Amino acid sequence: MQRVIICVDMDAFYAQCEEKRNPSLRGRPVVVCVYSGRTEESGAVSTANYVARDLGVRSGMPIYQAKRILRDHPESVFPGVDHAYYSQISDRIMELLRFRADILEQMSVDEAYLDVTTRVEGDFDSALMLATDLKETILREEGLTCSVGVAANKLAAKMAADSKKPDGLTLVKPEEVLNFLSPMSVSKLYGVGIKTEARLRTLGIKTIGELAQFDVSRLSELFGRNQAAYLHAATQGVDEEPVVADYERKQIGRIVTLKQNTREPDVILPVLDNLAEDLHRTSRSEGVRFRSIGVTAIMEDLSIHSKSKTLPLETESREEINAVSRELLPILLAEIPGLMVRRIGLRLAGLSKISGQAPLTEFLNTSTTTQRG
DNA sequence: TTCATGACCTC
DNA sequence: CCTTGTGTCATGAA
Repeated sequence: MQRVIICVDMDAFYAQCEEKRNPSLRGRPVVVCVYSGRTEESGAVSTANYVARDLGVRSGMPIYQAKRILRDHPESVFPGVDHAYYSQISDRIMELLRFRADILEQMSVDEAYLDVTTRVEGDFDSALMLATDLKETILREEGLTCSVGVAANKLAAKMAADSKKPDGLTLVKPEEVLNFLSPMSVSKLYGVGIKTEARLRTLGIKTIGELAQFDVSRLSELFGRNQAAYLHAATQGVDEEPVVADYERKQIGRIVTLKQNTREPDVILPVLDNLAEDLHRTSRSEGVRFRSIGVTAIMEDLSIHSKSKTLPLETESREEINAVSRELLPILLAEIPGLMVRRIGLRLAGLSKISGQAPLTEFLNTSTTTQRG
């Protein structure tokens, strides 16, 4: 049967959550910020609502720049991110979606794919009704809008959802997908970022349609076999990736900005200690062990350096994390003389499920239901 | 295989 | 005084 996939993407999710918490924010520029804690206003914009976007505020922009843009709009607000709050709302939304899908794959806090093939019997018009109902349900239950794409695969559904925001609903049937994609800029293609776009532009390729016409073997020489194959398939609207319900993540990482740039291990190690505590808690709650521990430093010139170590055996020990970070940090610093550290991070990889022990979340779920306590 | 780096993702 | 934070994949060297 013809696959039918729905992509649900919440609009300016963090900003909408803040508006839900405080309805007086609606209609005003809302700029959700990640404050780095160096100075009062240092940090970056996480998410801006559409009022702020229309005035030129963008994700990733320095906060001071957003404030400059909005200096003539004193009604603007700049709340710091509150992940715990957004997660609660996200969890409830995902439950609403789960009931309406054959398979639900949650991609992030604000985005999910639904494989609805069986329940719509491969029929796109029926899927469009289901998608309409989804949007209405999320709006009714949570008061939030989202943009939705319906198509034959994840890639097309994602691009359909992206094509009309906010509060969009876009159906791209298989026979329409080439016409849908071809006039779009290559930069809209999932997996094409600023670097690839620049390289394609030097080849005279601006649209997805132009990329689709480009000689595949030449593309392979220039971009490597893998990326060329992906790009070629993508331009044809072809994507075989299945919707996967319980995706297992492969690494857990945390990175923070230091109050001041420094090279002092006495300053940096306590920070790494805190990160280790955090990662250790996360790994335990997910019921995983790890075999590789890595330290990442972002220097004052924003260059990124990392050192990692793979252990002979997997472990779940926080002390092991600390021991390895104390070992790796001096080696890392020694290789980058003269530059101060701006941000420092820690990462656990080589994750494996602890057998015989359910993850904490599952434990909580099962113990709060009446069945099987 | 391990390790380091780069590109990309999204908010 | 200056831009956050998290995770995946690909590639090339060792």
